[in-house]
Amino acid sequence: MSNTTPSDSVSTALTSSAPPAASQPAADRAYRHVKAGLLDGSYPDGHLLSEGEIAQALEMSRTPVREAFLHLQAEGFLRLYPKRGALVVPITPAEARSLLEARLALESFAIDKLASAPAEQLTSIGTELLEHPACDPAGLSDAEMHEADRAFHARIVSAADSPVVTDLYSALRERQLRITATARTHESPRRTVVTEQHTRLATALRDGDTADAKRCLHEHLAHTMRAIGVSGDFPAPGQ
Amino acid sequence: MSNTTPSDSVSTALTSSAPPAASQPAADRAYRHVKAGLLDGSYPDGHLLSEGEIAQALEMSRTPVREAFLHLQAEGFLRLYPKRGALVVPITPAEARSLLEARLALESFAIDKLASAPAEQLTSIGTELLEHPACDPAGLSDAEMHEADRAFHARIVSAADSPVVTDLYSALRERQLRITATARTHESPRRTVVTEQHTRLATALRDGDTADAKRCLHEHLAHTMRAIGVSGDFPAPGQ
DNA sequence: TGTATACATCTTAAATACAAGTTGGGCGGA
DNA sequence: TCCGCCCAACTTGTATTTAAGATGTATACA
Repeated sequence: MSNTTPSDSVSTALTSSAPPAASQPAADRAYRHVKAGLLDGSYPDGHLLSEGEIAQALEMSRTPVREAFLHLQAEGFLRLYPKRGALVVPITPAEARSLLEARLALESFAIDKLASAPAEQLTSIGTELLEHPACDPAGLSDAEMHEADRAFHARIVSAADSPVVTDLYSALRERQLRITATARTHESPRRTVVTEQHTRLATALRDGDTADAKRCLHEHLAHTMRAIGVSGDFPAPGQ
Repeated sequence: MSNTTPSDSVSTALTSSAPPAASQPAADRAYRHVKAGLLDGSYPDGHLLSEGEIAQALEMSRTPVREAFLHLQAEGFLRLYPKRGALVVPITPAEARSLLEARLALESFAIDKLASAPAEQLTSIGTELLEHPACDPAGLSDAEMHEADRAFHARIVSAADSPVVTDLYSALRERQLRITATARTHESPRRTVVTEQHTRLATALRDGDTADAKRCLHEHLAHTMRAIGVSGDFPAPGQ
């Protein structure tokens, strides 16, 4: 877990180093390059990529590329086959569904934990979320709305103040990017529905009705599931 | 996530032959060696280990050791500091607690999902669990009891048939090994309590009372938390 | 005595080189 | 035409080498 981007930009700003670029570690560049390709669809499902191929494109040796592959495998994006290559993990409907189920598990837990927090904390979080762009996305581009949605849900989880859960959750959201990138959940007219669901969820939290918040969350994720064309139902909220 | 042992053949035409694995890959040996040392306490919290050190001990080059370090970092065991070394992540009480919270989140979800399954499936799982060694540990060594406990809980999660959740969960259990290795939760007289809790949980599942199963689970994990000396309470079960 | 600086010695980062396994296509024979 | 074999071209796995950053210590100086 820990950080997906181990490169904290500590050193860059102050010292105007002579070489203008290339200060980034090569392993990092490789990681971001491949991941970007994964997310924007340059490397489609089932594609087999090789270390040498990427190394050549980025003009570096295979060593940092291998490092990046390992990282991406750990995150569930790639599957490495010895002496064969790195398979871009195909996203099956079952996997997409399972991913959303995992999100439901973690976000529900976060709400449960918040339920036993002082009432004023719930109010505070709820109020904060009501002012979040994900509840009032006027003027946001699709990409911005996408990011707002991510931040909205991440905030709920982080409010539970459980580092391990937060780590697991952020890894999940990254994986989901590959799915939602093609689902266009955040373009109108879907956007109206999503925004309303966010608002209802935040309101329930503010008012301390965590059971209702969990119902809203369940409905929200079920809606997402339908939007990306996955059939079947979620497990009922644990209540 | 995916699997720690990439030897499993999951899908597609890639799998084909099962490699006879004449000699274990060096990277694998390095991974297991370091992990074993981590779990049995050879490398204590906060210890800083280096690639060269391990490579020399195992008589291999640093390359596979680096690979193992990366893997262990992804699992949360190590934290890599550039040009410094690999820090054995210290387990704070807060982290231990968070780990158990994450387990609670995922196992509770599994039970929720089972709740919407056909009744006979619940009965089947419950009956299977009642016959599990974790409910009748006579003649088991401490280590075997430890493993039985792991398998018992893993079975609950896997029954939910949600691959992503299962993956997340198995990663968590591995991390918890480092904690419980020193907690001796499975030695008598703790063992009697733990066994009873397992039995009650399995019985509740068999009888289709998932709400009660979740209560048992909550109590069980809270007991573990106390056993390893972590204070504070869990969030109430979501009900 | 206290502080700053130079250096010796750690460490990892990345490039390169070499070894070994897998695949698929071409070729020959039935 | 079809089947089996062999080889060439990929691929990754591991080792070795080179470079560069970080640290701690010893020493010079105030």
